[in-house]
Amino acid sequence: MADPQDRVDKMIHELKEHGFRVTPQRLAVLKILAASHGHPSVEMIFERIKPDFPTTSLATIYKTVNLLKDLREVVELDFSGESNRYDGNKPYPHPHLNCTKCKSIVDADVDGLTELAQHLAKKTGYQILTHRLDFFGICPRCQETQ
Amino acid sequence: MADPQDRVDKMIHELKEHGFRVTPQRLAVLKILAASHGHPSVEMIFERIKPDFPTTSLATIYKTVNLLKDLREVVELDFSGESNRYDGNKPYPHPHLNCTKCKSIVDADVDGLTELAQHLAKKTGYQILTHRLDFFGICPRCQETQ
DNA sequence: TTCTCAAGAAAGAATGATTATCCCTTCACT
DNA sequence: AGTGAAGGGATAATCATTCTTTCTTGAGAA
Repeated sequence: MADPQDRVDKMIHELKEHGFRVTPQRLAVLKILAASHGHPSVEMIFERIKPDFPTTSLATIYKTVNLLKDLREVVELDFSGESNRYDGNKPYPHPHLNCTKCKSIVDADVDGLTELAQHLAKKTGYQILTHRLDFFGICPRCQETQ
Repeated sequence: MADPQDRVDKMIHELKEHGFRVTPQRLAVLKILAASHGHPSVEMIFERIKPDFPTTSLATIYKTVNLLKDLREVVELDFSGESNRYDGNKPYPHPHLNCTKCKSIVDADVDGLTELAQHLAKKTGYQILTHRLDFFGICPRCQETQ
């Protein structure tokens, strides 16, 4: 896990670099994303911001998250039928373990993916820009509690 | 690529096995899924069925596809923001190459994924049920035509 | 310090894929 | 032929996300 403070600083830098303001709402959002406890959804970020900024609207969170995604400071994990989840701590593709019961998402430790992508690119002629590897199952905690 | 006719037969068998009827509409849908040219979306299946069954509704396609998914005869590739895509030819998890321009999806040739999943399961305590590996980029054809 | 204006935020409407509901039709079995 | 459950058609409902409009704010100019 990268140091959340470093990530916050990097994100602030990128925003300023591209002429975007660092508003209190944005700062609150990117702090949560930089720590990325459990890969939050927009809704989760919204809930955690409410106490500090009760007037912030969901649309603002969406816009901020998408802005950071465009700046490549946040990775989006999209799931149709459920809310998308976001990772601002490791803003590059990496594998995840998804619990289908409690909906938790944790990083999985697998390497060689980048090399594999390069190999595939060479073999198929595709210009590969990103990838995604997800495992779905039941986490140990959910197995205990049935 | 599995023989489409074999897949059709298998799907018909599974439907009957579980007490579901094989209606003309269902047969039309599963024939398309068994061949799975380009991993069609529900909308694409709908368009291809229209000429033969002009009165079929989208809802029927959705219901049939989900029924086959529940029977594990079809794999769903879901994309938030876009339509889900389906593969009834290889109804087990396998990697895909996705072109972000023309939205085509082709099978990628990568193996060792199942073993990797088993290894991860042992290491993390997760009960891994399925997985998904996608590469996103530009296909050779789209690179040519800019 | 005030003024000005573009960027940002808030609120709610709009979008679009998917699912649910309702009702009619069809088929398997008497 | 009669009956009851499963399937199909049409449309409404849902829900995450995006768009639109209007209001607010803040940085730099005067």
